[in-house]
Amino acid sequence: MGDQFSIGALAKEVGVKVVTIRYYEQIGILPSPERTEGNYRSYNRSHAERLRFVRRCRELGFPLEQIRDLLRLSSENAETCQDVCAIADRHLDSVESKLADLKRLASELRRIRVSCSGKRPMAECRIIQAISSSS
Amino acid sequence: MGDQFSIGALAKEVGVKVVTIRYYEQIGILPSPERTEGNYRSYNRSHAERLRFVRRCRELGFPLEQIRDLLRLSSENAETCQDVCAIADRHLDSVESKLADLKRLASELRRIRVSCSGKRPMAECRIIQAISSSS
DNA sequence: ATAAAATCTATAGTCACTATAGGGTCAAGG
DNA sequence: CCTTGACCCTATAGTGACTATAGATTTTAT
Repeated sequence: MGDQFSIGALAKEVGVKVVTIRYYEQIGILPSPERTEGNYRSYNRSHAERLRFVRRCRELGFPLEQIRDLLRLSSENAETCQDVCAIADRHLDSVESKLADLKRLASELRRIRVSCSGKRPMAECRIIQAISSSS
Repeated sequence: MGDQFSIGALAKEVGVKVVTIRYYEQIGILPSPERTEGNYRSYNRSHAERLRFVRRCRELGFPLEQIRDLLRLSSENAETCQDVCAIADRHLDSVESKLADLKRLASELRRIRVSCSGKRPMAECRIIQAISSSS
């Protein structure tokens, strides 16, 4: 692999699917790369870096809109990084809130699940009863 | 409210939005109710019960496909409720797995977040650095 | 009688992809 | 030179569970 590579090579190197890379280009997360004579996309190391950043953000659960902002901010050389931290705060809040919801949900589901053996006749199934009667 | 009521009344009573009720009817989760002379949907208590069951399942995070199965099973009077329990098991597994993922994610985000004060120049932002350098 | 609220249908948008169809390009082997 | 297969291209539709919008009709309240 030289200093220009195909979409497949980029995908493999960064660990993002080919279709996803095209999708990111379409919605403006990644810039349109140059094309070869045969109209193939041709990428370089800076594309790979940017895509790696995006992939990492996605692994951290950032929505693409926030990733767009992070990309912009990180290239702007501002005096402080408070805007970046604000985005991280916002995302962390949303994750903590989802986590709390999911914990409640899991514990309620566990409670309901253990209440039934699976060997009752349907009319006595504790799971169905729990769903039917609560709140 | 007598023994027949409008979609708005049903929505209010059960706590599900009007548009959602129509959507559930469209995809076959709820049966098509009778219509009034003016073509308005007319519901009764059995519709309300079924909808409450669906709402409760949704609160518990069951996907609509599984809710479809739960509705069918619960009306079939089978000898055992093992199929119901199997669905609950499957859903609980998926919730536990999401919960584990989200816990990992939250702790990584917290770690990254506290590493930066928000007062550094952008080039030194620990958050950007963390995203850029890891894995 | 009229105005406001509720209802109707149909269609498009959300998020972040994934899948499909129907092609074009390129490197290797026979 | 030809073909096979891997790779690439575009455009469009589908996913889940709704939400939003537009435009028409019906009912309810004043």
